[in-house]
Amino acid sequence: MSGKTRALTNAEKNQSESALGGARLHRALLAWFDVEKRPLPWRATSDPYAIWMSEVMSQQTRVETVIPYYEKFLTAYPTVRTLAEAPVEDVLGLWSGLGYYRRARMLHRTAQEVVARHDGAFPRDKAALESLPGIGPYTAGAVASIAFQEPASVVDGNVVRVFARLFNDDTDGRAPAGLAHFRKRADALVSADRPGDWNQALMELGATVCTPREPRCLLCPLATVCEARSAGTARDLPRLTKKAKPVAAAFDALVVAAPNRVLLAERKADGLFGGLLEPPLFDTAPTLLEAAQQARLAIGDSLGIVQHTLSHRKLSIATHRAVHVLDVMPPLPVSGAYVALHAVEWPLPKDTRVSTLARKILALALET
DNA sequence: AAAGCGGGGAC
DNA sequence: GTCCCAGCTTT
Repeated sequence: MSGKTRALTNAEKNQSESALGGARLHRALLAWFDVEKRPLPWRATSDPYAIWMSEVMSQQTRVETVIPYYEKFLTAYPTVRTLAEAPVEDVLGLWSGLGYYRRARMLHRTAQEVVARHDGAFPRDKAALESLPGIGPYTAGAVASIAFQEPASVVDGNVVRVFARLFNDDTDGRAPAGLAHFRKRADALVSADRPGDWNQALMELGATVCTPREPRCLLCPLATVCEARSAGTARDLPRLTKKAKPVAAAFDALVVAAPNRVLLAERKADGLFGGLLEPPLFDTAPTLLEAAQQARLAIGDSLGIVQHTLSHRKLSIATHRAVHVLDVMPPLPVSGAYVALHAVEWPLPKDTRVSTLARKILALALET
């Protein structure tokens, strides 16, 4: 209540200051960025395709995690055309382990659209970029500003945190309305001269100095003008509504093995782990037993429970093993979540399209 | 507005 | 264990 009133007051005050304070802010932050920026691989290119690739991979994912995937993809698919022409199965395989697999499917679709509808050249403005699959307000602003020097703003988790502290603004940074509020702040402050560097500098500051738990204010180029620092509220900002806790769910996995192969089920293209391969999961033990009986598979006791937590589910997978020649596919009745069964080489070929969860299940069943 | 959608690093 | 990360899409 009182917090909201205070936030609005700050917002109004800062808008009146921004015309005067903007230039100083830009000088201080950009000078810091010029010296302190990390040498990330996508900072050595101006290719919109490469910039876009790095931004999609970076959605909800730490920069250090992204780097090896970025290198792999640029080597395998150096141009948007090579990506567009690749089988989506291969794209999912290179993406294996990075998570949020819908991003890979949309990456592929967008590459095909850019080739088919834009003759292989990315749209140069934020609005047109935002109409492509998997490109929302953040990614469109990032590509437009970094690759095309459009004075478009970006708001990610870092920018919310930096602005919330800089302006001592306790607007909820996770609610849609709060995000819109911070986008207005970002629009008002984006640099006309160096929009791409300005956006990256805000994010770099959030990632390396203005960190969530213990901000390193002594190293901050904006400490002298930071309102949360003078108010002593930096550690309590930004205000973020709690996320729902992952819900527990249990399944039984069946690993059917031959000497050099393993049976994997292909999930339908959309939804959880869409398009990936995995040992078939059954929603209850009786379902597993009945399926095994129909396929004339003798299954042993559970080898153990694989625990795997996603953003919205806390999974417990009781893992079982059976042996079959796999020269002919056993008639295993699986759930509607699967569209096909495959006998896959074991150990798995490099870049097989499986989740980290599937790798955990296979490791328990076949490497112990 | 809320939920679905991965995995891992930092504390 | 908790938090959250260079978010987007669907309901």
